[in-house]
Amino acid sequence: MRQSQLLLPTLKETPADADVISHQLMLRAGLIRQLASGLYSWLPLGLRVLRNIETIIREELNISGAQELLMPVVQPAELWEESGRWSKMGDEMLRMQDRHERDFCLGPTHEEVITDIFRREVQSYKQLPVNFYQIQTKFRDERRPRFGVMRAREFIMKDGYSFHLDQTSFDATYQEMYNCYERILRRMELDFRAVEADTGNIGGNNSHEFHVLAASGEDTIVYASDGPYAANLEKAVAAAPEPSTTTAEPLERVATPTQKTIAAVAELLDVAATQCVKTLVVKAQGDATEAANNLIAIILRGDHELNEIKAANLPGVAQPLAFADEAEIVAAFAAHPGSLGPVQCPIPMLVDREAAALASFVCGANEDGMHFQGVSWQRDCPIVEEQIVDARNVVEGDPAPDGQGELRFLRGIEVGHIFQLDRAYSEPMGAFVLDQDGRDTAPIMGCYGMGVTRLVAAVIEQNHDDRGILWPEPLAPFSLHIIALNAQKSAAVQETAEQMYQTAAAAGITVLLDDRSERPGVKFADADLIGIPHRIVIGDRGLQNGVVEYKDRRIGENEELSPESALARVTDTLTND
RNA sequence: CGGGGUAUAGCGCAGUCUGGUAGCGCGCCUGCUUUGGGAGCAGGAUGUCGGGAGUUCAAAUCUCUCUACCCCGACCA
Repeated sequence: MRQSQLLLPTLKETPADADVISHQLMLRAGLIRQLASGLYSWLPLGLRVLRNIETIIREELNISGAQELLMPVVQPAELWEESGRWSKMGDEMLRMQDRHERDFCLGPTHEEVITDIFRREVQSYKQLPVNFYQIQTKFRDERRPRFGVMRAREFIMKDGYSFHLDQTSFDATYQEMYNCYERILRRMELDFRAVEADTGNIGGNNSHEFHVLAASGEDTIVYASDGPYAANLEKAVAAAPEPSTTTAEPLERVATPTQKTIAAVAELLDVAATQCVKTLVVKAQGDATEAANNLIAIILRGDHELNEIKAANLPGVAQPLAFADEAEIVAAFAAHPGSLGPVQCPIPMLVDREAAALASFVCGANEDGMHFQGVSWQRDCPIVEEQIVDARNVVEGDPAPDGQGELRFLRGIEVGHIFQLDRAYSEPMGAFVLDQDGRDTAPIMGCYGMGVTRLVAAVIEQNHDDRGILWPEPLAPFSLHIIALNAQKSAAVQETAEQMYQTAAAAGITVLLDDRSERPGVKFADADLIGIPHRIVIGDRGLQNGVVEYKDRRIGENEELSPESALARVTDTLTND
């Protein structure tokens, strides 16, 4: 490709709208342009990267035995009503009507459609297992799109779905997909972690997320310093605490007239936050009209924070999690938030195990402006085993659940998620096959997602310097950038550049020839920005000595070589990968 | 959806408080010079000042309203 012919609008200045580095560089390097909030056009250079990623994904999935198909973006409401999700999905699903006033949506995902295909076309257990995938545009009407293509409303995703007669078969495919995802991300030269993840409201035991490590990542991932344990913060657990060995102090009622936060109370009483407990009030499942009965108190140690995913899964707690409002709290406690506690608690209580392990602690007295000190669970507010739960976010330094080291945190960009769907779609949608005994049976399903457009941003987050992008070779829009300096003034430069361009292209190297009549500085700056891994600079000065310059974008050192050996250098590097 | 912010040329911004002929830098076009890290000189083009309504002799500027976009919180690849 000749650069003079390529739509490659690079920007010298950083667009004001872009905050994260990948977004800035994607705009500046002319990869994407925004059409509206969360909607992006892919310009030629960006599309080439996208296609490279898709190719890697396809190759690895095909090796793993998955087969590609393609489903429509627009989907009929009827299918979603069968699975029950037409009403459940909420505003994230963009709905519309056709000219006959029939309801449709833009597909945010494709479980319904694939299950429909399956039930029509697969009848026998002998045809199982099967594993389908597509690479296709999804639309999710995000509350708040952000970070460029990292969280867009329209995006390209690889979504895959497998069908199995039994758990053993599912487990094998799940492991195969896990391995496949690792191969894909490794080929992209990404630094990533696979972590245990929350399964959402679908259930099932198996769920892993694949995170590309980056400071700008939206997720906190937790890993053990000396063992294999790794999980999303939503899911991460620490080892259970040892019961405290200190003895209870006498119960004491203290005035805390203005102290409403843990920090303030701890300071007043000169105790650590770890010696306090806090009481959060959430709504319980069931009838909202029974005002006195529809709340649950969750007790945490003062320095811990509630894990809302864990909390929502606690017995009796409303899903999704909802905090009680102040009026409800006052009605139940006759006290305001800031003075609540487990002693004489008027509503059912769940206690985080770290809080439950305290022998003596500070808590609100359920009376405005008053706290208790020296509280003992056993003596002052007895709880039973069933009330002790895990409801908190782990913190750095907690012991790993398997005892192998302590927990540490990293930031990650979720680029993949694999999980078990069980029979959540096959059963309600009547996707049965006949088993060995001639009976209808609903297959177990697996679901495997990978964010293709998001991967482009994730790759840039991990591969850039202050001048621009540093594409990993397998993803680079071109492998080789030939820069002809002042070619308009030198027939020798022009000829050599043209010749090397033809030779490289004939050798199967994707090559971009900067044949623009720009000044050298402009060409170098653009070249650094778009980050093509191998660069050959052809200038009159060098040619007089029979040399051109080879430069690896990452290493940055110039090497003077003959045109032939410069090309050989590139070819060698590319074929050795 | 709640909270905050922004909207002026392709991009980055000033001008708005205190109403009075719409500006700067980069980019773009022409010419000359220059040519190894985002050139210099000269000339030039480009604006419904986000939309609508209002106040006023006069509105980018004041008022009301709508819209779009961005940032911070709860969901997800």
